[in-house]
Amino acid sequence: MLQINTIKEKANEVIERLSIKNFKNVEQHIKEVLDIDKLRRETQQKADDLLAEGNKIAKEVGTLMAKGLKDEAEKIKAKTAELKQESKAFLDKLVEIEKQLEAKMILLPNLPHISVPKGFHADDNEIVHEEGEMPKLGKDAVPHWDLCVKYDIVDFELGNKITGAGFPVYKGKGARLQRALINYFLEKGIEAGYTEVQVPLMVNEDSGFGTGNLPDKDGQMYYIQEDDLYMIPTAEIPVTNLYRNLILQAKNLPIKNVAYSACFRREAGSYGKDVRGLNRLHQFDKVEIVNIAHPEKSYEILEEMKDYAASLVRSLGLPFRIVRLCGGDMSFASALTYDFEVWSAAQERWLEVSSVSNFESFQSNRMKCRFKNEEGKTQLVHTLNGSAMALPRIVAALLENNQTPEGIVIPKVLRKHTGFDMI
RNA sequence: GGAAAGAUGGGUGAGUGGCUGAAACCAACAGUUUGCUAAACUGUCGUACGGGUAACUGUACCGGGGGUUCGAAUCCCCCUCUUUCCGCCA
Repeated sequence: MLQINTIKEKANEVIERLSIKNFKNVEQHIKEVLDIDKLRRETQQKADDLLAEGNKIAKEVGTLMAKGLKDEAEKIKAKTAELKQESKAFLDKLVEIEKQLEAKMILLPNLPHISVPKGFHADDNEIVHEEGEMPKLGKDAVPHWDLCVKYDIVDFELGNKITGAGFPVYKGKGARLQRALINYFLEKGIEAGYTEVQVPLMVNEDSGFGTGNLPDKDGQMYYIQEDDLYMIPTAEIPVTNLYRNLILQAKNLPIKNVAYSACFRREAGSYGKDVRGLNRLHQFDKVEIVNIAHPEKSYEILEEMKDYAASLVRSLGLPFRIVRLCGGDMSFASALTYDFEVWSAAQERWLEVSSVSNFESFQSNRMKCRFKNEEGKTQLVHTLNGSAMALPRIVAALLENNQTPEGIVIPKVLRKHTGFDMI
């Protein structure tokens, strides 16, 4: 959520930035926000004044009673009834106004960073880096879903039987490859200074709200009605919310966490080649990195995270590119997002395997995650996170790119984790 | 699932109707002193939203919501959570 003071102080800049995200009727929306806020302040002032008077009288009554002047006390008591009614009216109005303001504020997405390009679709994203050689596959090369069947490592049919489409069963070397990747990514994260955490796979509504997934992405998360819990679509939610409602010390920043988790996504509305094989699943594994950062350091840290993610893909020998998302392709909460895409040689397409974002104070404002700055003032932290990495598409690309007539070659760095070098 | 007890500031914990936004201690921060460190001493030390250039000041907040009262951390009602015991169980 944006801060009302930002809007108040820099309305024009806010309008300009929001239009990069293609937010509709920006000017009207901001004007309404400012109007409601003005009304809010006036109403609070009136309510406070009335309450102050009431408090004063209550004190006087107390003093008179203590002195035994009961009649005097009764006399001024009478005055309070009216006061009470009046202040109650303003208080009710204030609650109503605050609700209105909140409702308006919640609709505003985060302001995109100055470097975010205009645009509407993935085509408008800016390629900032491209690296690695695209492998030339032989004539017999096939997409990963065929390889999964050929080597019996991922069984989509079986998952279908047990649960449904999008819930594959990994078998034998397929299962071991998954576990190897998770271990590899976690270990790399720890080497890079991240502290590993294991977090719940279900979260409550407050957590979903804190990171901006609710109410924006309601309907994309699996929801357990009986207990009012959501299955996490990413470890970002539980990990970031670890720091909800906290005032941290500047010297403890940045806080760096890495977490492995299964992720659950309903993916309502997806179809076609996008969902074939491992391309898009309802349940998948991911290692996530989260940074809680000093506002002045957050963009420096974003670059570090980007470089770190790049080092992971590079170490696996996958050709990849990094794109800076355009305004229209960015998430609601993000200020700047880099997507990582690996080249899937048999499908001949780029697959998104990681997304690294700076949310600035958008999430921390919702979560009320603050820190004491150098002047001793409380200030919102910046939050960042990134996948490092999401497994299925990495697996898809590895299988496709590394296929040979003799089998699928496991990247060197993974071999000590898999215990085999060939599928 | 059944029963009981509880929820107070960063922590421990006092507070059962006005003198309490909240004792005390610990932690933290600033300073004084002392070769350094430590110790001792002094001071500061919750959050949010208003008003004010500022000093300062108003209001609200003692798990959440509602109520009683001139006045609520304190009394009443509802909810949530925690702990302990019993039951069940990886």
